Amino acid sequence: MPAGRPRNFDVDKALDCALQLFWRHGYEGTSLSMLTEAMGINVPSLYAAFGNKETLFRKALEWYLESPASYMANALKEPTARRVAEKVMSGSIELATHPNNPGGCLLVQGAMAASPEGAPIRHTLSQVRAAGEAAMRQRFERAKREGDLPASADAARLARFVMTMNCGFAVQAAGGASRSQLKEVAKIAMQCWPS
Amino acid sequence: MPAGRPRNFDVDKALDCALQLFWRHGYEGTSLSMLTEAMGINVPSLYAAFGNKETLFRKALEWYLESPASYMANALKEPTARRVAEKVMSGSIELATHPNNPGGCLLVQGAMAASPEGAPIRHTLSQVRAAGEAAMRQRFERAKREGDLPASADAARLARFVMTMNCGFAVQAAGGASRSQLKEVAKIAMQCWPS
DNA sequence: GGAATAATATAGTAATTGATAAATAATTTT
DNA sequence: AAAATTATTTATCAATTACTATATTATTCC
Repeated sequence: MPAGRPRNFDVDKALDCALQLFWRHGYEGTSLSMLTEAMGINVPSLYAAFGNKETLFRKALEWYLESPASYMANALKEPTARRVAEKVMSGSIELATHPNNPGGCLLVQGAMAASPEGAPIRHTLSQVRAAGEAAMRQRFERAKREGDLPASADAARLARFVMTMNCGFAVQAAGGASRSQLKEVAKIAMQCWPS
Repeated sequence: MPAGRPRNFDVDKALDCALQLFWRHGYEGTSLSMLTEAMGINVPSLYAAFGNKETLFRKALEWYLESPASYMANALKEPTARRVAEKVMSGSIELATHPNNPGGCLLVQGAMAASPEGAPIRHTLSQVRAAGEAAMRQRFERAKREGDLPASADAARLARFVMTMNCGFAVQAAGGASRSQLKEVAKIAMQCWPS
C-alpha cells in the first residue's frame, strides 16, 4: 500500500459510472457535476485520479471498447464472413438495446452534435469506427482468400455496409427501437449477402 | 408595412443561418453567441423574432423538413416500392454529403448526445424520424395492394430497414464518408429488395 | 511518536450559458 | 408635428461550465 491517505472509492467502479453517463449523454452533454454525483466523489478527487474531463472520457472509451464493445473483436473470429457479419450486427444490436445499458452506442452517441470545442473527441470516435470498419474489411479479404466469399465480392464495400447498419442500429436504439425490431432489420440486411 | 421601426434583417435568411449551425453542431452544441454572430443580429432581436432558442430550433426544423429534407416526400411519389426505396436512400445520401451542407442529417445530428435539458428536442426529432418511417410503411402497404411488392413482404420491416440505412448514412457522412462510398452501400442494400 | 505523503473537503476562479431590462432609434398613424 | 408602435443597442442577470488553491484528514515511513 502506498504512503498517504488511501482512496475511499473504487477507481474502476467510478470509471464505469462515468462511462454510463458519457454513453447516455455524450461527451459535452455530461457535466462535471453529473459525473461527480454519479461517481460519488468530489471534483478534486476526479482530477487527481483521471486528469481532466477529456482524459476521463478517453479512459471510459478504452474501457468501453475492451468490455461492452468487445463483441466486435469476438465476431471477427467467426469461421465465415457471413457469420462474421451476422455476429457483428447481432452484437451491436444487443449492446445498443440491452436493458441495463443506455440506448445506442458510445461511438455514435458521443460523436454527433457537438460544439467546436468537442471536435477532438468527435474525431477520435470516428477514427475508432473507421478502425472497426478496416478490421472487418481485412477479415472479409481473408474470407475471399479462404473461399467463403466469392472472388467477385468487394470486401471494403461489404465492411462499409455492415458498419453503416451498425450506426443505424445505434441511432434507432437511442430513439427507442426494440431489440426484436432491429433483429428483423438485420435479417433483411443479411439477405443481400453474397454466397 | 406594419407600424414601428422596420427590421433590418431578413427573417428567412437568418433562419437559414440558424439551421446551418444546428445542423452542424446539434441543438445543444449551438450557443446563442454562435447564432447571433452567424445571423448578424443581436440577442434581443433574436428573441423578438423567434421567441427563444428552442422555438428557433423548431422553426429551423420545420424549414429543414420542407426544403432540404423534402426528398422524402418526393421519393414517396415514385411509382414502385423499389424505386421509392432507391430514391429515399439516394436522396438521404445526397443531402448528407452535399458539399454546401453540413455533413449528416439534422434529425440525427441534433438528436444524439444531449444533456437532460435537451430531452424535449431529442424526443421531437425521434418522432419526426418515426413519422418518416410510418409514411414509408404506408407507401409499401399500398405497393403490396398494387402488386409491385409481393404479398409476403412485410411493409413495416422494410420501412424500418430503409430508415435504419438512412440513419447509418447520416452518421457515416458526418464522420467523413464520401457520396460515392455511401452510394455503393445503398446499392448493396437494394440487392435484398423483394421482387 | 513525528515527518512525509497523498487523498478529501471547502471554497472560489474566470468564462460562458440562455435570457432580459432599460434606453435609444426608426417607422406609421393620426 | 405629435403620439403610438416596434426594432435595435447596451448593459446586465443568475446559473452553470470546466477547473484549482487552500486547508484538512488519514495513512505509511523512519
